[in-house]
Amino acid sequence: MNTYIDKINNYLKALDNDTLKALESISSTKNYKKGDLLLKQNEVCGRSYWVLSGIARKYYLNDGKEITTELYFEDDLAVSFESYTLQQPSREFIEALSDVTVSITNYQAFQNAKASYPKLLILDLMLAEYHGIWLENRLFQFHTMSATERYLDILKRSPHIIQTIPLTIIASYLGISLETLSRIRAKI
Amino acid sequence: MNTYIDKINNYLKALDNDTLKALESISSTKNYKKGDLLLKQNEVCGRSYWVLSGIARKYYLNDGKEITTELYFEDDLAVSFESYTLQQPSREFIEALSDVTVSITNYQAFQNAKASYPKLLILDLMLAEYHGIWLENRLFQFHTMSATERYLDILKRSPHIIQTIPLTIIASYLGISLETLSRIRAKI
DNA sequence: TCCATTATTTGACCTTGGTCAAATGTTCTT
DNA sequence: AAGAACATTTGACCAAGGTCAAATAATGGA
Repeated sequence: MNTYIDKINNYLKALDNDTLKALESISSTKNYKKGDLLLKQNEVCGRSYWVLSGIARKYYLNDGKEITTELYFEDDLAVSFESYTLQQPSREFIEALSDVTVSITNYQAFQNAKASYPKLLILDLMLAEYHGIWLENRLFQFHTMSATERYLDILKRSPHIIQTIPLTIIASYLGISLETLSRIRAKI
Repeated sequence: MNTYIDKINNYLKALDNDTLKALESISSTKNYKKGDLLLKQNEVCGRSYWVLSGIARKYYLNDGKEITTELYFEDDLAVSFESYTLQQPSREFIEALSDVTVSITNYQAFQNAKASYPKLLILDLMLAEYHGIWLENRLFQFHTMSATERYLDILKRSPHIIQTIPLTIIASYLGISLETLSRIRAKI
């Protein structure tokens, strides 16, 4: 299941020194505290966040309710994809669910670097492809699985999510109400 | 709404002659008849299909039922994304819904061409980004809109879909049963 | 044109999951 | 340790959409 992420990591490891240096030179490490917003709605997502430690999530508001669209753990890349890609205001927030440390890369600096270091362009493509595949699978799950099945799937595939994240957030990530999730948990 | 597609088209138009020639040299035109399968489940999606005329769709089977995941019209690029990207067996079919003419590009030939013509790499990235954005919006719709709202949205945004495609297919594309779609249509 | 086939509609009933409200548990402060 | 604030569970009821079955269109051949 992680094959493509592995491929990207291998690609990163195999990058030549110059390219890696260029990438490092436009990145910087930063800490956020639990509850901090790395990106707010209506801001343009002008940087990508590579999670070094901690947990974060992306969500939007739908008549007052927070709908979680993605959860980020170590080595995940947090970005509001449409906002980042088109450099237009984001409908999503990115929030630290614990204290987190991230490596931040500026969008424009990365665009510039891609021109000089073509391997970064390939990396960019790989990340976009990975995200597309991830999205297709998420869509597939919503089409083919019931709420219970989706919960069991996450429980099997990513138990750390269930253990570390409040149920309200998990419920919205699964696309169900908090009460329904609680009832699903009540029976096995 | 079409801004990114426009951007891609402009990019294509602005491609230098050498790159365009290279792209043409690895592409060929082909006709399919209504009902033909351009890609079958379990096949590796080894080529991309640029629709020149006609209509096609992508779908998979979920306990015997066909779930339509994408509809293709003129100037759309038909591809089973995960299968194409990872060159692994597809869970989806691609089917001609009318007689269609497509421009076919071989996966491996395109990969090779990207090495010689870096602008094709940028094109590849743009297509992946476009697909990702499209997927995010589709997911957003499923999360925030009722069946009726999704139908009205498609009716407003893409009336040609409603006019030309059988309701069974539209229903599965909207993620609802044929009967529910029929009832939605009954009341305005 | 007439039949066979396929599309669409309609009815009756059921299931999943949502909503509102209240009851418990937990945690973090001070 | 006592609250305040938040997290989770439970109950009662509701609504959207699904399923199964049958009735009507609509369409393409021979």
